[in-house]
Amino acid sequence: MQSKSRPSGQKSRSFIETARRAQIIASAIEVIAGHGFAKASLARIAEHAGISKGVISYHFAGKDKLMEEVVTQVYSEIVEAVSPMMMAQKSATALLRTQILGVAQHMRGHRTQLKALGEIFIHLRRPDGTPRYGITTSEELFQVLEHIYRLGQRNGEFRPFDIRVMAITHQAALDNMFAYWSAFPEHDLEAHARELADIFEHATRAEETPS
Amino acid sequence: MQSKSRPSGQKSRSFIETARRAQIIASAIEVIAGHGFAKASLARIAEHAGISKGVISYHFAGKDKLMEEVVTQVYSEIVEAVSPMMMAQKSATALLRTQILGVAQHMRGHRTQLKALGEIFIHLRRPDGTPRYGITTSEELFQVLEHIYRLGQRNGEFRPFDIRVMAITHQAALDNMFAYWSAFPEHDLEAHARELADIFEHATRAEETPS
DNA sequence: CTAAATTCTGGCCGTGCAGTCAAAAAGTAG
DNA sequence: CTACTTTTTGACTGCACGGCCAGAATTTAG
Repeated sequence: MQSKSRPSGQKSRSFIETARRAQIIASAIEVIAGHGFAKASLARIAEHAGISKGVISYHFAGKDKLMEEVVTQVYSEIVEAVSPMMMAQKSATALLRTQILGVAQHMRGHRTQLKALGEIFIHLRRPDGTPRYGITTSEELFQVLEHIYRLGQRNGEFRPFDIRVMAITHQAALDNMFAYWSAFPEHDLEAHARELADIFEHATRAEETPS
Repeated sequence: MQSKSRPSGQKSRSFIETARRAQIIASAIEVIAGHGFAKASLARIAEHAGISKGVISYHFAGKDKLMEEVVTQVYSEIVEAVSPMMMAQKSATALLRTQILGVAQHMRGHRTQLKALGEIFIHLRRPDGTPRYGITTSEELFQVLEHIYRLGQRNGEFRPFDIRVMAITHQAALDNMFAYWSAFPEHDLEAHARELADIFEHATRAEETPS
């Protein structure tokens, strides 16, 4: 026999439930972005949404599940935005630049979401202490980067280097852009992204073959 | 009238107090590295040190002060270890490589300290939510990197690029090495560092001037 | 030795947290 | 209106935390 509360995970959701869930996720994003992950308690999120705390428990199995859905939503928005731009590129060099600039461009219109994403990336851990949602463990993004670098080396566009270290470094640079760009209030995100694209272009490109 | 407990900050410290403080700092490092920053409560640190919780309050003005001293100690150990190697270098290119390899070499013998440092860097915030000890406010290390890059550009060894973005990226790569290299057990730290040095050498070096 | 200063103990307090629940309210259908 | 389901409320539980402190233990000074 099922517990009375909490709609099951599989059944189709009523309109009102879908709306509530979206509202709660939106509030979570705003609270995390505004007050930091540590201060984003269920009570605060509920207050920001103008509902009582129990409602969150009613609609989400727990705080972790809520955060998971926040990440999933924001992350899929990024992929959705950047993937089409990348499809159009032919060379690995262009792919590399498009990936970095695409992420930055999407961020520009979604500061709040991405601030929250960075907060969650940095703070949420598994019980064993390893990062839970950080991109270093997100195979999806890692595979995209590996693909770019592998392609570049196959084409001879890129010099030989350790693909894993390069991809990790690339991810770290993006993470850093996520996590800390708001700490430089005078800093221009797109300029940062362009510089980053330059840095990785220089870091990867094949040596000049003299004649 | 002074509070009865807590030796003042300025007086010279007795042997026993110095020893206790060192013991507490060491325990804090081990607990943070082992369980993560979030789980490093005063109670856990005290238990690990085999003393009662009150002792920590007696010797340190508060948890933040304790963390501050942990950071100061570990950080100064790194600088102490790497600075002499850097002194011996003449070119910016050599400085760059020495900085990365020196940090990695020091890390090799101080895994616990550096895991703890990374944890604190990532998690400790000011009340307003901005990072407290991260690279964005740690001017010391940032200035070292800025110095290297500025020197390289002045010498014409390095191409023109945004020094701040390059330094941030450099720092992110090091942070990443701090934070995650243990997640790849098969991975050789020194090989990672050599690759990293290569990456930044390629990223920074001046374009070939064809005679 | 005694007296005073230093150091330590262990329990207590208030706070904030995630999650629970009985009951109230709102919505829906006949 | 009535009977039923879905949704919401807000008080409550139990827990972990940082900080506090009266008094005990220990060390030092005279």
